[in-house]
Order: sequence, then structure tokens, then C-alpha cells
Amino acid sequence: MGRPSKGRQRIEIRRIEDAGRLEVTFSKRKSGLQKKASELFLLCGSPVALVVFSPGKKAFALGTPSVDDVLRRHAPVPGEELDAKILADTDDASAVADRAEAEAIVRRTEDTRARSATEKARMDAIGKSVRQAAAKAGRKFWWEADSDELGEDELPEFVKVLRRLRVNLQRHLDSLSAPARQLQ
Amino acid sequence: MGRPSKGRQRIEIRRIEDAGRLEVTFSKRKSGLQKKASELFLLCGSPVALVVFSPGKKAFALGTPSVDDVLRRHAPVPGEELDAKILADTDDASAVADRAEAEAIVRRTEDTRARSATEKARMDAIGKSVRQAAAKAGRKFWWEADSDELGEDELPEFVKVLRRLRVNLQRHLDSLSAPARQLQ
DNA sequence: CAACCTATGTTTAGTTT
DNA sequence: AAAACTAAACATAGGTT
Repeated sequence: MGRPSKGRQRIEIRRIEDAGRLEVTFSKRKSGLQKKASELFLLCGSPVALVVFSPGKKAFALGTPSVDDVLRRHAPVPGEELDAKILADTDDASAVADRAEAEAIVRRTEDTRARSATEKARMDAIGKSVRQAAAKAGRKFWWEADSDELGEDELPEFVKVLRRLRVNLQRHLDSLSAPARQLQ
Repeated sequence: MGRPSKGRQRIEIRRIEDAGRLEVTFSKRKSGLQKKASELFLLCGSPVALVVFSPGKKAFALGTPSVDDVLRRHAPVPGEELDAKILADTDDASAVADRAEAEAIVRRTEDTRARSATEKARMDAIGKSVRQAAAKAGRKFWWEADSDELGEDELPEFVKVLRRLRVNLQRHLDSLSAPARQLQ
């Protein structure tokens, strides 16, 4: 026999017809995407929320534990009650073991926010830039839209959903580091 | 002098302290994430919605042109009016040039949906699995949650937001293929 | 600063277990 | 049907333009 493997083959980036191959590829690449998202968050502190719908109709929601935290800082929905189930700060995420503890964290976060004038200033600044940007949104499509492209009345909705993603990245990161991949 | 480059260096996956390096890394890796998401969609037909908050407070929303289409198929919000601005099928996306045309597509899609019993059956199946899954959601965190983890009453909200992302992937794909990278 | 450059680290297609 | 394996394809850190 020849070599033990032909190694990675170049493929055209277009719809895979074979169902089995598609499923395998989906699984592998979804994992890759997760890892990349994790790394972006860890390297740059950039919360990521990601949703993938598989060919098998299932929705995969991925994100960071601090999406909620960051959204509270960046564009909180005025007057909206915090969801007690929402997970809190990155630093605390791995310590959150049950509902009661999560609620405690939320309460503490609320307190922090109430006391923070800096938070409010930041919020206002964001709101302003969003308003200014609303004008040019128009017919433009949103692939790679930044917050300037978010319509004024759409941002709250957007924020609300992201909040609901309330995903715990840290848990996943732990599982990634445990196997200690790619150390060769 | 020695080699023209040391090539890619291994780095630890943890918060980058240097602001300049962080910004460069964020930019490069966000692009990489976009490309991977594009490819997943093209290879597997898996719509992807992705949101990244940059260190500079900006939100980047990424997604596919058919997020709406797929969401309509997989978990439409009952009784909710279709947004006339929502972009339509993948096949049509690159042809959508203005509001009027987008509206025409939406109208056509609505007609199609109204006529489709298959659509409804599929919707019902999804609703059922969501309901069954609600029970075990409990305190579980959502990193890598599939639709089974989406709470029954949260899915509509979730869907609604994804809809609002209504991002045009095709446009981005065009721009990716034009430069013809990595042909060496 | 963004685009380009190189060498090397990382991902993954196809195969085997 | 998932996990491991291999080697080639691809992404990207650091540098230059």
C-alpha cells in the first residue's frame, strides 16, 4: 500500500451532496467555528454569540458567559427586568452552580449597575452613535454590519435576544483545555 | 540578515495586553471567523448568525441571507407579520436591489408558505421537540446548546431576533471569491 | 493603518479503526 | 457512528511596505 493517508484534500466550497459526508463536515467545522470563537473571546475579550442551524433542522446556540454582562454595559434595555436565570460575569461564571447562586450574581450586578455613573455615560454614548447611524442603514444589507448599521428601534430587540442566549463559554473553554489538544 | 520572516508564532490563548496587537489580532481573527461561517453555510447549507462585540465597543453582526428563509421554515413565529425589509431566498438574494424588490420577494414567499402543507408539518414537528426538550433545560448552561435546550417560550423571541439579523451573506461571499486568495 | 509577506502553527478531507 | 490518524490545505503571528 501507499501512504497511510492522502492528507487533507482541497474541496470546492459549495453544497455537499452526499448526506453522510455533509454531516461529518458539519460536525467538524462547527467545532472549528466554536473553537475560533472561543479563542477570539479569550484573546480579545470580545464576546461572541453564534447560532448555527444544522442541515438536520437543529439550532446550535453558542456564546460567551459575558454576553449578558457586556450587553448590560453596552446597550441595556431601559426599564427591562433582568432575567434571574441570566448568567453573570466571566469571572464568576464557573462558580455558578445553581439557580440561587445565579440570582445572587444578578442581584449583585444590578447593584453595581445602579451605582455606576460611568456605565450610564457609556450607555448614552452608544445610544447616540446608534441614532446617528440609523440614517445611513437604509437599504444596506447586513453582512458584516457593525452597530452603526443597527436600526435605532431594532437594537433593543437585538440586545434582548442576545441576552437570552446567555451561554456559558467558560464551561466550554474548560472542556477545551482539559483534553490539551495540539500540544504535540 | 536571517530569514525574511519567522512565520506564524505560537501564542498563548489568553487576553492580549498590548492594545495595538489586540486590534490587529481581532481584525484578522474576526475575518477568519467570517470566512469559516461562510464556508459552513456554503458547504452544509447551515445558516449562521454571528455577533461579535469588539474591544472597541462595536457590535459586528454577521449572518446569512437565508436566515430568514430558514427560520420561516423551521420555526416561524405564528401570527407575526413578515417584515417587508426582510431579505429572501438564497437564490434571490444577490438580485435584491431595493425595497420594492425585497417586498415582492416577501410577498411571493408568503404565498408559497400559505400553500405549503409540508411547511406546516415541519413547523409542528419542531414545536413538539422544543416542548419535549424544555423539561430538561433546567439549570443547564447554554454553551453549545441545540434547539432542545431552547426554552419553549424563548424560542419565538430567539427566532425573532435572528430574523432581524437578516444579513446578506451572498454579498460577502462575492467579495471573498473575487480576491481569489490562497491560490499560491 | 491597511495590505502584503513568509514561515509555521492549526484545521480538516479522506481514511482507518 | 464516533474517534483516531495522516498529510495537505489553510490561517495567522510577526514583520515589512
